[in-house]
Amino acid sequence: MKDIGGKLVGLFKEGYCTPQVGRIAKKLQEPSTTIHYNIKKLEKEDKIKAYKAVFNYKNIGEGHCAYLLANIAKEKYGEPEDVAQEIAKSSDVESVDIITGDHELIIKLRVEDIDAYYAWTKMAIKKYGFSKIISLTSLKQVKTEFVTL
Amino acid sequence: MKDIGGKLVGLFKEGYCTPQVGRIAKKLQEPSTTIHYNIKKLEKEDKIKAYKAVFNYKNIGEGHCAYLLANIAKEKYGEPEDVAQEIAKSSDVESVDIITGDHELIIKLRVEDIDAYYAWTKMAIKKYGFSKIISLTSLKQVKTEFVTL
DNA sequence: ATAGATAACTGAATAATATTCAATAAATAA
DNA sequence: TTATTTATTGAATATTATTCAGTTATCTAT
Repeated sequence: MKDIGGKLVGLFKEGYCTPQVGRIAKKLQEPSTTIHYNIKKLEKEDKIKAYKAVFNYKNIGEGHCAYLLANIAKEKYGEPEDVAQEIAKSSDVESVDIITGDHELIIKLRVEDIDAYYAWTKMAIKKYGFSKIISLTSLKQVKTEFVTL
Repeated sequence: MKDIGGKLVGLFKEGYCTPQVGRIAKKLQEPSTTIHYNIKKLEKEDKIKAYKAVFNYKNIGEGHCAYLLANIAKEKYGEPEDVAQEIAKSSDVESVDIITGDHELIIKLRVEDIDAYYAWTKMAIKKYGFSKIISLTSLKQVKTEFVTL
């Protein structure tokens, strides 16, 4: 048993995909060389960051999704931006933003279940000094990463 | 002038990409036929929804990102789920979730600037009957769609 | 308005890559 | 154990992306 599927999920979260030049050419009714040229241009202009997969998160065992609004105890744990960078490293974290309003950070989290979620927040409070946490648990994900589920 | 770039952005938001079997095979040190088999398996099991691009949103003219917490006047506009489906159709909307807490919906929005953002919310209030809106504007996007920016 | 320069487009040839197939091995069920 | 399904793999094939060179269009400065 090699668990190649699991490894693939990890790789596909951030990349390891590539555009389908031919299919796009057909769709847009343009020569594939023209499409190719324009894709390379987008990449050169730094408009495209990565090509990746979007998952049916329930089916890969990451069915529990929640948004977390939090503040950080600066004195102890450093600037929000640095903490955000640290949080971003976790593969359970889909997104991290520094925001306006009562809270400093909004984190979108994907974990297996509510237990894993509780464990994550407990860890985060300890590790990053979160306070004033508000949890918005997703009851239904209608659209994600521009893909309608 | 054909604006192929713009069309590509539209297509890449939701798909028109494909896995790089060979590169993955090299990375995981497995035969590319084995990788191919396992990818097809993930697709058959409905674990993968799409292959798509992630953008440097500033560089494609969608630099303004915000999270919107909102409620809907049910009597007039129908159930949250139906409204959410409707909202999801907009290409400015990265995600829509029905959530727990004081608000029914959280919407992640990507538009050009604060003016476009204002226009969107104004439209949404009118069209969907939003109330109790809270706007969380992203000051810095550290990670998006599992990709660190 | 026009010449010169740069950027965008394209077809034909080539290179790279994915996919199929058939055979084997491993895991699971009876 | 034995039968059955699932997973792995190499060799052959099919598909697809990429390069290149020529053309056309767009932009810039006079």
